[in-house]
Amino acid sequence: MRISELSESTGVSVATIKYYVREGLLSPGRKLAERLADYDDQHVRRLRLLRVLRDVGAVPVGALKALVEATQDRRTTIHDMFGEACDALRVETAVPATPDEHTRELADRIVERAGWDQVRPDAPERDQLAAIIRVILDSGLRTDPEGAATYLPLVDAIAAYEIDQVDDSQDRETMMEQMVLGQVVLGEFLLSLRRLAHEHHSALRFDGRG
Amino acid sequence: MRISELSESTGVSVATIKYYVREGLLSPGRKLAERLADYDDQHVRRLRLLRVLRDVGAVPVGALKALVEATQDRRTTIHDMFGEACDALRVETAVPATPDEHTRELADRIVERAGWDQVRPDAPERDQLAAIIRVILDSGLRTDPEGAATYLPLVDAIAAYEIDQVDDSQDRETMMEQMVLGQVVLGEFLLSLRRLAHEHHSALRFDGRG
DNA sequence: TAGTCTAAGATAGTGACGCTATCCAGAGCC
DNA sequence: GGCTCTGGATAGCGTCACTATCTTAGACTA
Repeated sequence: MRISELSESTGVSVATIKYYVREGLLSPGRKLAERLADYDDQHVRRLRLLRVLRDVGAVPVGALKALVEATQDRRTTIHDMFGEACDALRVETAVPATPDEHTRELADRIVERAGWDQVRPDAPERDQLAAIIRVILDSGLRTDPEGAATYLPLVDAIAAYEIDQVDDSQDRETMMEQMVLGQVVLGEFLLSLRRLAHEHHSALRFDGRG
Repeated sequence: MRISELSESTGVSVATIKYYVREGLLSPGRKLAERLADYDDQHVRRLRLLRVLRDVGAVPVGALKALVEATQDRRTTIHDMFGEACDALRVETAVPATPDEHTRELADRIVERAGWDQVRPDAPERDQLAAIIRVILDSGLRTDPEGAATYLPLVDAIAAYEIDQVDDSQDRETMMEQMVLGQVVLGEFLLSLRRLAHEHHSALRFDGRG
């Protein structure tokens, strides 16, 4: 398949495909001649995945690159690959990257209470959680992070369901794809449902009372 | 309070404050003289809120403006204000804004099944949900949107808890602030917890099995 | 009261990001 | 033989969220 066909069958412009190749998001086509290369179904598939992640999840190109690199490491387990993928997808918030002792301790306590004993002690996500807790404490929200125990079984059930959806009869690449898509697309799905639920509960509580 | 003091007590640069005033995110100070204005605690508070929304939620400046405008409309109920706020905060995904009949129907069915009968029939979030369902169907995820009934009670519980946290003994502005912060900051909190839970469940299922 | 400082307001510039457009030289097709 | 298309390189563009500079009037300081 030539680059123009790849472009047509994915809806991504030739210029953008070249850009993605340059950035290492997509491997160059198999070289047939000095000025001719061949692209295959893997390229179509990868390109479709990249577009979904960008269009739905607004994943930055740099994170996509890290994701691709994580996928290509054939030595690691699926779990380690997924761990790297999650690190890549973790949104960088502009809050202090090194949280204070107290909030970090709160974060660790939450993880412990949830029973997530498989989470690495040095997982960057723990600091991320601590940073968010810091903001919750500072910002006049009444929500008590410790009291957020309410969330834990619910979130646990959601995540367990999502991991359960992955089809382990497939190859590594497909499984990674499913996990990453799950992380991003189902994350948006979840947030969308939550906004709808907010509207419903907000109406029940506040409608007509000013 | 002068602009330099406002800057110091919020950590936002004078140039940025001026920019926010220009963009209508922040009201100009009370004019004392041709070249002198006075800023008060409301400005400090507003500015802190804006920074949290941007730093944690990456809310675009345009959305912040819509949010401010929603807050300032004194005629509407809290619920209507919140509805406008949610519309402003809804992330624009680059997926077809006008989904096909089928996915829209799926979306409506989900809302109905969840029992969210207070959601306006013309809520833009319904189309947003439909667009995400379209992507799920197209992208090789095994998750069946209809089968996502699993999610509904969980999401409902989360949203109900969050709306319940709002302190209705406060004034309109404070309540709006709590709802918007809840939407954004607790949304990040939720996603962070979910990522941790993913790591845990991914380890249980895949660790050591390649 | 002279001199310095700071304010508000206007306008222009910056840097990151994600493309997009142009150019080039060679190969393929008709 | 002329047109199209290719991969590769490089430069440009549009948006976003600031940031910096300039001007001038008023405020404070000695």
